[in-house]
Amino acid sequence: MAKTRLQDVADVAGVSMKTVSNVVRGYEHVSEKTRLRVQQAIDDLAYRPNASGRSLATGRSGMLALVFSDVSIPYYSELAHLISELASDRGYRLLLEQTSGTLEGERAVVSAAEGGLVDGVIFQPSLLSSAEIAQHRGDVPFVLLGEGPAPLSVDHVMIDNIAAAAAATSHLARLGRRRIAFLGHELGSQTQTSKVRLIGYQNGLEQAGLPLDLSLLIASRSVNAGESAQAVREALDHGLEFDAIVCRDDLAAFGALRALQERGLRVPEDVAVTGWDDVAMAALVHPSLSSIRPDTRTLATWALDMLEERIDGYDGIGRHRVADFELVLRESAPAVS
Amino acid sequence: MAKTRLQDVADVAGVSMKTVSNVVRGYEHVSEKTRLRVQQAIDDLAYRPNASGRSLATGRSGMLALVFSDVSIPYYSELAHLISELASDRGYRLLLEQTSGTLEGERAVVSAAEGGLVDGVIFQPSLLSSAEIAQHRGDVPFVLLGEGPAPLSVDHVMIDNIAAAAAATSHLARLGRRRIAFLGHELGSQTQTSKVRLIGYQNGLEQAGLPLDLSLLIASRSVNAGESAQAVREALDHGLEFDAIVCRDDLAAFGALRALQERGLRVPEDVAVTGWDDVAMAALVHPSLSSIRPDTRTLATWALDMLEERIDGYDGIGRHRVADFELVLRESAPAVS
DNA sequence: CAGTGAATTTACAGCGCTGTAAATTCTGTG
DNA sequence: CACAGAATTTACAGCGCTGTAAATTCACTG
Repeated sequence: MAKTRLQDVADVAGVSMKTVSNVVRGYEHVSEKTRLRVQQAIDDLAYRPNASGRSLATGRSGMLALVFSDVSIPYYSELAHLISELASDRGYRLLLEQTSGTLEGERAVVSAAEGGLVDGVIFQPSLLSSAEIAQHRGDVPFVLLGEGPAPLSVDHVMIDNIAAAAAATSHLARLGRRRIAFLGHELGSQTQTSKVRLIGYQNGLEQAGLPLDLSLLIASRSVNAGESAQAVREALDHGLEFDAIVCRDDLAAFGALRALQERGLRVPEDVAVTGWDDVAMAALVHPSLSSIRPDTRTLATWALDMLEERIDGYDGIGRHRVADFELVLRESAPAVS
Repeated sequence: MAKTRLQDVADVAGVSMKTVSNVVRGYEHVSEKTRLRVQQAIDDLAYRPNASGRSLATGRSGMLALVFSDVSIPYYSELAHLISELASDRGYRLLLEQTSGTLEGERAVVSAAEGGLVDGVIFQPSLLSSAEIAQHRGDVPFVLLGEGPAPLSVDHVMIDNIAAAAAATSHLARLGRRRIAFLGHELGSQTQTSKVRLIGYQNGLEQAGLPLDLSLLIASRSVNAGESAQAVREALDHGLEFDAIVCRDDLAAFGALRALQERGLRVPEDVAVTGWDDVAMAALVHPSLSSIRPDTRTLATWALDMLEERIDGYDGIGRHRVADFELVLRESAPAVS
């Protein structure tokens, strides 16, 4: 049995193809009588509209691409969950694209080999430079997420990373910590994320009147929990002394907690720790993790708003919006008593 | 500037549309000379093939849907990561669909409103019954993942949940534990997942010659870490005594670890714990979590194999394949010494 | 019941691409 | 250099749908 098409339904219902199309899409100016008859035919034939045909005719696919390095990273998976839901509310489906955090992967996305597949792209770059992103042939509506470089021509949403890192750092200072380490940036060249968070950390130290001690910057061979844990172990074994750690992200913080516990250090008594992203696990580990919570719902909503505006034809300069964050205090770096 | 189409390239290169199409798709019988000329034109015009046009003509979209309740659940996000990569290797993109773990959500997927969008579906149902899945109009190739009901007409891959739960349970028994609890199944009606794992737990007790004590079944108001932690707290506060817990999944186990630590119980000395799924965090928490590790790579590979076979026309009965699992031993329930 | 404007329905022409089968060009041979 | 057979290229139709504009029907009014 061949697939039923619009024409088949039209034949059965005794109307034109276009009328069936109108019924399917809920066009309002269809008489009740014909609507019923057509609907009957649709049900009888179990008609399912063909997505490709529709998008070819309308020029829209109803799909958005969400691009980042790796969904298995908790922050991204939680972001994907949220954006998928919000997009779904607006009638869009979500195509997932992973770049593996490689330059080639990100380039591939930006130079989008196929057109017409998605109506828009939400992209959180890890490595790509502002310049390269700007070169992006402006065919597909595009929104950037995150702290990375922000070319003028492209819409961009973020939180104030510098302020957030400073907030975490000065909170630790207010807890009386004097040797506050930073954990989890790359060993070699820094991602934009690490850069801005390090700047904020430095600002926080300044505000608290603490000196910047470069030996307190604990880099990690790669940005993940395992390597971060290893980096902390090595730092401790080399005799580095600190009483607090500002972590680049929650994964680094989980690694830090693990390493500290292995070495018999108590959190927060001996070392206080803050994370970043406030992923679900942050509240579940023991001790629970204080963390910077970006207002992801607002970020996602703005991103979708901007994308829809571009899809609807807006073609002006890039908009940049900054969402709120909050330092959520839990056991690993509690409120000042 | 209107988007460049195949015809535009053809005009510039002075060949037919079909030849351009052949070049774009790497068809082998194209002379080197024309290929070069066409490629030049493609580059000059920055031509990008239109996905909708192509899929309309070929009847294939090059996309697969991956469907489960919620990407933000670590097991699913890790699965999505893996499947996305494997699918990408085979030239497919991945469409993410979340059902929120609701019956309506799952029904919506099975009765797929739109045709032609994806070439196949990988579906991990949480609630849907075998009967309902079987009713699925067999238009789109379909593979089921997980321990759920498995209608004969549909392909299905899984691990042996009963054996795995039994393995975890008897490992705890071998550690000398005598009051082994089960944590994390639903309070009311059980999902298939909980059912089979409970059966395996029971088998494991039997093998070890331990009695089944219903009071050791610690249900959770909802299947997540927070509620699981709460359930364990309440159980402890009501004086329930146990020296080991088999958890329905890693999230429940994280909840359990948290609750036990809050109440001052040592893991594994006082209570040994096993999880299920071996998500990345299992190795990072303190103490690290022993967990059932399903061979997800094999699961995913088989699922894609079967899907591709169906896409290529196979129309026989459903195949059912069972992949391996492994009980990974870590601190929370170490190897027998 | 003709006449009017509004509501409903229709015919038609593509959207951009590829499969088919036929046309053309090329290659090597005698 | 003619010719068969292979290699390359092309014309054409149509995948399933919707936008447009025109055609038809409807509901009232006078």
